[in-house]
Amino acid sequence: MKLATWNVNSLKVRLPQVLQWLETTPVEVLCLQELKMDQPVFPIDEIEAAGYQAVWFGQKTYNGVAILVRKGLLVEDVEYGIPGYDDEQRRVIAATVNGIRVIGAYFVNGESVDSPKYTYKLHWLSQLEGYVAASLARWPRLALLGDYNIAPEDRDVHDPEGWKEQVLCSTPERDAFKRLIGLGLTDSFRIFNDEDRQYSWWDYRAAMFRRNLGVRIDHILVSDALRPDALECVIDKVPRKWERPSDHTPVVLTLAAQ
DNA sequence: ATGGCTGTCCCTGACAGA
Repeated sequence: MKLATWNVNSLKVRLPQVLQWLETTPVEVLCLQELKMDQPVFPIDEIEAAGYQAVWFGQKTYNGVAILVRKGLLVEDVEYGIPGYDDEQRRVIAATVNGIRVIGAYFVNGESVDSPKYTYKLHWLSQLEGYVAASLARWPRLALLGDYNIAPEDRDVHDPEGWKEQVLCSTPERDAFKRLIGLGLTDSFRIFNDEDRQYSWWDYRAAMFRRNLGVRIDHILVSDALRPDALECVIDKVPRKWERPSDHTPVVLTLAAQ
């Protein structure tokens, strides 16, 4: 069973690429972020025609998340947003797929450490932490996938000195990431890959992708109960090379579990 | 190189992304 995450930066623009990618990489679960589309216009017909079911939490212009699941798999207990947290921004969706709790999240960017958006980011992270803790208690086999907008370590950044204590890399953000790990989660990519210069996002500008100057901010965390099933986690750079790409590229986790 | 690029909206420039 494969689980993947991809910030598509507009599903309207990227739908053909999502469908093309699924043809060659028919994952069982695909979490999407930054749909940038309102709830009613989600392209469910095209997605169903491609052999997938979906749940989504859309929003006009910004944010928006979805979980695509191959037809035939059991989808249960869908949650939209973080229960009890009245957040106007639609960033979280969760569902249980064949017994595995899948949380797809588009973490707050934060803009810069002196921005009100950064304050919101830290608050949002504390809300997410509580939600993940409660989810783990109910569903021990859990994966948290998404665009974290956090580079966990200096080796996840092309220019650690330039990014030092900047947004995505600041100590409070990295501490929040570590608190998620402390709940009993593991960064699945680092189980299998110890290399530096492994990125999931590259700025559109200044040929950053061609020069491999990026950051690793898209992650798949697996719970202690799920971790023994993890077989592989890879960053698929192929869609980033396509015409008119998202600035993020997919991350794919392979599980032994059905 | 403090700029560069991309997407959305009703707006042809501003905002947001990371």
